[in-house]
Amino acid sequence: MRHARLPASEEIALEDVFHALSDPFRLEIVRRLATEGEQSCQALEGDRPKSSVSHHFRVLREAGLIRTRNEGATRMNALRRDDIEQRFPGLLACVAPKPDD
Amino acid sequence: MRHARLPASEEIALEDVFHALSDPFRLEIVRRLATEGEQSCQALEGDRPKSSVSHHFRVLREAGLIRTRNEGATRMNALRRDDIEQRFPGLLACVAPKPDD
DNA sequence: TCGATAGTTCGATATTTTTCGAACTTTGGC
DNA sequence: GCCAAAGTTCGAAAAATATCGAACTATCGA
Repeated sequence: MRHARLPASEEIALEDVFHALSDPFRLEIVRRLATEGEQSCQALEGDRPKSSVSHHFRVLREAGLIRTRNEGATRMNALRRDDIEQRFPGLLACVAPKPDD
Repeated sequence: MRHARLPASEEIALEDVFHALSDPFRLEIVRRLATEGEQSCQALEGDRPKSSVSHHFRVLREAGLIRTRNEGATRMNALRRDDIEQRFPGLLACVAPKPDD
């Protein structure tokens, strides 16, 4: 499996972040990762086909919002909270509550 | 997105704001309104035709980011700083410095 | 090794946005 | 009243995104 492209923290572009978050499904994914922590793609797919879900996770990944790691046959997605906070302080707070809020 | 209406502060939708800000030209408009205050459309058009500029101002207006008032034959656009801050505290700080920063 | 599970990639189509010119509206000045 | 300036609206064409099925890859367990 090829390595998904992951921008470094300082490469994260605000336009890309905004575009990624302008879709309701993607915004919801980010919120759930924020409140519930790491999740598989499957755990967050609604009734969409896998290819659509995969597409949206890719947009989030390439925008720099999430990181994906393999865990056996499944891929776990996590919000890049610290990287985003460092690059755009306060942005995540507008979008997603912290788990302990 | 419909006709040139101005959403009330509490009607501003995060998705719409993100979409509006995901375009580089619109992001630049918002930044300039933030730093330089109220501006006419003309003052911020690059070398684009008027209809394109008008379109982008409309997207910003309908998303709730700017307010437009007539001043003679020209229309002055202002960032709805307080409304946005009230609805999504901290968001504008990620995007646009305050004039006195 | 076979089958099932979890995702990715590809290709085609559908939908949404963007772009631009032309016609139109409104306002101010002469 | 007429003209120019500043925007808006409309319509069509171009570009970007989203959607979905099908084929593919990788991992785990029996």
